[in-house]
Amino acid sequence: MRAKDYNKETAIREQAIAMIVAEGFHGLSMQKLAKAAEISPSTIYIYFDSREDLLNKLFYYVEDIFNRETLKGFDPGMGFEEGLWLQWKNRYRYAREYPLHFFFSEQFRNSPLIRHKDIRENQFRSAMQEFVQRSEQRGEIAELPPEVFWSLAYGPFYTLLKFHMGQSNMAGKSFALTDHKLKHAFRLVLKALMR
Amino acid sequence: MRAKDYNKETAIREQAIAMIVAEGFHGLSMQKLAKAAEISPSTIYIYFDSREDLLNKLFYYVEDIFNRETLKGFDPGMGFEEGLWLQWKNRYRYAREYPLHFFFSEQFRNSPLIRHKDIRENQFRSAMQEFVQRSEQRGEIAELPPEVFWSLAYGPFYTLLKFHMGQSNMAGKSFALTDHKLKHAFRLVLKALMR
DNA sequence: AAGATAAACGAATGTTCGTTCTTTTAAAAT
DNA sequence: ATTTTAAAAGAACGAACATTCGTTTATCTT
Repeated sequence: MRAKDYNKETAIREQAIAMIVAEGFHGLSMQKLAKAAEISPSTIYIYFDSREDLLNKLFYYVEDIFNRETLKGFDPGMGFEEGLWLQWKNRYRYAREYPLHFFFSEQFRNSPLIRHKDIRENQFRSAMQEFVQRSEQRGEIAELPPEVFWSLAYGPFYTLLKFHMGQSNMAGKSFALTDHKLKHAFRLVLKALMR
Repeated sequence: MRAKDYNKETAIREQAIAMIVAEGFHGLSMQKLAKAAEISPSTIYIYFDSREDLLNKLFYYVEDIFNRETLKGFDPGMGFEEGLWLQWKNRYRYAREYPLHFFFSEQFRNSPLIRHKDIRENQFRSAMQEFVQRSEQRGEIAELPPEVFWSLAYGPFYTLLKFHMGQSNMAGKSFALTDHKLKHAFRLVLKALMR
């Protein structure tokens, strides 16, 4: 029998992500996707059950890479300053290594549809929670309502990152996000959070 | 001659916004919109040139209300703490008074398409810029690269707001954003920004 | 080399899309 | 009261949509 060509599956995935980033995910048409991946429309359905299945799998695929990249070198037992800075650096590196993935995720973050339901990122979430909890117990940071903590710890980071990645821009100017600026913002966040 | 029924125009607008918030803006179909507004599809084209024209006008419409609401009681000459807090309060009130508008805007903020080009919010922008500039000159806050300032001043606010509005949620729990929590976050932001 | 099997194809399905055409209707102007 | 005008309607357009069907093709097993 003829074997599956898994290069085709990745080709489909990559092209789909690129297409969604370029035209919005409403602009993902199966027929255009087939054309971009240089295959027949029906071939897509060998690898994915449906358009919806494809979208879901894209989502999980992107999320898995994000989780893996973000946890690199991370240990929930780290000191707060070191740990949070590593998170910033990891997420920054991720956004630069996988810019299409980053835009893809941002597009869905405020979108009504796709799976705002399940939380299968248990390992990831619990690592993050443990890290914060331990930092609190050590007395490095004040005990805050979790959403207040998160807004402070990552809100500025993502706002800054989105400026940089040029999805938003202020008055037409695009901003180069230097490591220096990132560190600058980080120090201010620390100033807000640390006892 | 027969007069235009401008109730119809607003009906179209309201239904369109509701539809976009509910199903994503790819889900705005002219025929479904017509059905929802209880008019004929062709009637929409009396008030709007095309689907794209409708989307653009929706965008400007929402933006105008946002600008107006956000500038209420605001004066660029205000002290930094008072002025920024007023901005937070105004934006919070806006999001609660016009939740559909808020979701609508959030949906477009990370979307590739619509008008990431023009800046017609000149009056609004310049008021904000002047406010920050004066605060710096008065020595209330450190001079920061503008995007670093903005990430700190509003990043936490919007992150918090989105938690509250339930577009995102952490581990299935939804968070009630009390005035107390808002103020709490604000104090931390101040701690980061003020000299 | 022959047969089996599933990958891959391209055409075709029925549906929905945005938009336009033609006709009817209501209200303002005479 | 009649004429005029544009609003409003609803059917109809071709194009694009997600998906499926029947056939062909490539590769593995024997």
